[in-house]
Amino acid sequence: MNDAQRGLHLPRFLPYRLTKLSGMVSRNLAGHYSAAFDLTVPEWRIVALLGSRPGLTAREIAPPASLDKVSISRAVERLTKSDRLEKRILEGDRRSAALYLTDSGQRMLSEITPIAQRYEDQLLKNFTPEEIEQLDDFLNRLDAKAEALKGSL
Amino acid sequence: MNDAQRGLHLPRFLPYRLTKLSGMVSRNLAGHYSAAFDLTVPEWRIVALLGSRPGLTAREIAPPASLDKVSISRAVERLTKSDRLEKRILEGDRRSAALYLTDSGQRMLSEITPIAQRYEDQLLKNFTPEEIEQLDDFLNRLDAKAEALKGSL
DNA sequence: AGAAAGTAGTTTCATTTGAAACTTTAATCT
DNA sequence: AGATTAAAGTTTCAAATGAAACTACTTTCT
Repeated sequence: MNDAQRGLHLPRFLPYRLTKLSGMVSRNLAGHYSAAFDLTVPEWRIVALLGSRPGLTAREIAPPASLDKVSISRAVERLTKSDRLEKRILEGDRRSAALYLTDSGQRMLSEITPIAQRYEDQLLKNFTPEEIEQLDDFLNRLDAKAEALKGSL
Repeated sequence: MNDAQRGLHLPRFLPYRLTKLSGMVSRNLAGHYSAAFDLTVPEWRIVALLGSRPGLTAREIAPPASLDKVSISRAVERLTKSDRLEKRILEGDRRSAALYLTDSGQRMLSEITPIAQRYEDQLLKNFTPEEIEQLDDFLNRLDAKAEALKGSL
């Protein structure tokens, strides 16, 4: 009896494993910051991005954060209301606004960053530097391949 | 200026990369079966599991499918209504039921399995067997570590 | 210039999700 | 046995999500 007849072995099926792992990791990490800072995942990504690339607009944030414009709009609204983030309407195009962390946002980021780093470090604690490099390469290749397979229905 | 002050580099942050990858892969794969068979992810997992382990109860499905009982209840209801799955109340305990694929469910599984396999194969097309083994090991270790870190808030 | 088409971001609405409460049956305690 | 506690699934309710419609502004076309 082959796989097609018996069904496939779920616990070894790559998409299942990736979903399960990413879910655990996200919930874990969220447990570290969402309670303490009241941040959602999209909000955290936006803050992290603006930390290294201040002044991005909502549209520019979408690709590097892998977020759609609805999520961004909502996240930005909450972050603005909680005074983590400031919007500056662009002179050249009044539809969009450059986004900047406020001092409070900066402070929050510098508190969360080490927590996030520490969590990542713990995940990779028993990986050698060579293995980390290897993993990095694997993830890049899988990402590129998944991207390439997008259209092929 | 260190990472904590500048923020961390999102595109290289492991949790972000895992979420992004798993999201792409899931959407991709769902595109291959959800349209054709009207299956959600929980439904697909349950069908796949029952293919190799017929007669499981809802409770027994939860851990190996990484699903909560609410998702299972809803998925089972839909699968039963669409005649993919049959519930047999347990003699010994009338609260729960053993679940079995119907002939129609079996047929569906044997149609989807090769599609899922093919997608996984394509993802891993340019991985050597050694690399696949390596990746397998990495995922196991990350999974175990993430599991272990669950409590440590 | 004025009309038509396009873009940035927001809002609406319908669906998905999950935690908590609930129902039914089973096991344990007195 | 009768009462209490626990377990399997289901239902309810509120929050999260995302596609589609919408608003405000900008660019392109004639």
